[in-house]
Amino acid sequence: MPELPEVEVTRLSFASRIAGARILSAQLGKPLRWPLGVPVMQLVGREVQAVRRRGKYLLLDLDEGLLLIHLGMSGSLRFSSQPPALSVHDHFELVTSQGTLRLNDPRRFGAVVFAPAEDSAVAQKLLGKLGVEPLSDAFEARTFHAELKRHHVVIKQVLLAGHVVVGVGNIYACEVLFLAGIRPTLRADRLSFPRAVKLHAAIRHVLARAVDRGGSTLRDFSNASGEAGHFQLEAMVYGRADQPCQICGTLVKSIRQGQRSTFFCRVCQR
DNA sequence: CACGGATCCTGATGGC
DNA sequence: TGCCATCAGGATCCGT
Repeated sequence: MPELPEVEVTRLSFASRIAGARILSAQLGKPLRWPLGVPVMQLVGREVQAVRRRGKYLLLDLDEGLLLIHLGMSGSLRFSSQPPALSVHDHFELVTSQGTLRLNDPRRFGAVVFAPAEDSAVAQKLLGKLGVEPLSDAFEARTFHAELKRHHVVIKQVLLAGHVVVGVGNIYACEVLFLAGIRPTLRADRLSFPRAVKLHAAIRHVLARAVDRGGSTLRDFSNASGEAGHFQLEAMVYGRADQPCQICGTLVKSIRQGQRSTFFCRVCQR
């Protein structure tokens, strides 16, 4: 479910509230994607110092080591001082001196992994091949264009893979390509420099706007305070198959690319 | 190495 | 109403 904006919105909704908290207990429910990742007993007594984000991962910095949390397709976090009873899909819980953090994930594609340090093998296996952060200064148009030249696959797949730039999932890949006027089926290495510049700007614009709107809530996403997002209401193409393009009126087309749905306007996107 | 496809899991939805 | 097929925000793994 969650792409970069949803993960960032989640982070912003509890980072300052959990900072400085002491972990009182930790508990795992049904196995997640990497079930061996958490030595639960080692977490007790640790202090949560900060919450960072890298791509779609949340990084909880502890006084010793860090916890990597991925929300997969259906995961969401909740941080509250008075947590309700555990529900069937709560699969990880951290009780701290400042509140209880819970991961709810029906499909269990998410993950919670403990790593001794960010540069440890455990952490680098997950973070090592991630591309540049799109909202950072390190994301630069000329480098982006050069990177695209090296990939001989369709542009949408390159965005989704996250090796060039992180955080763009299925919704935002569709939206970003629409805003840039680029066909999702165009090969990445065929993009001219001016078009790469447009795409670069579109990625930054759409993701920043989505964070601002609290992310997209398609079904059940909410931030750690339980608030839903609103960006889905601004979607130009995602989920709008056979509806008129907001710009030209042509019916939005839906195709399959690598087992995922792609939505685009065949007039506005070339 | 690069690529396409299957795969993990549960729930919602739509057709018959 | 029930049953079955399809689809869903992600990312890894496996065969070619």
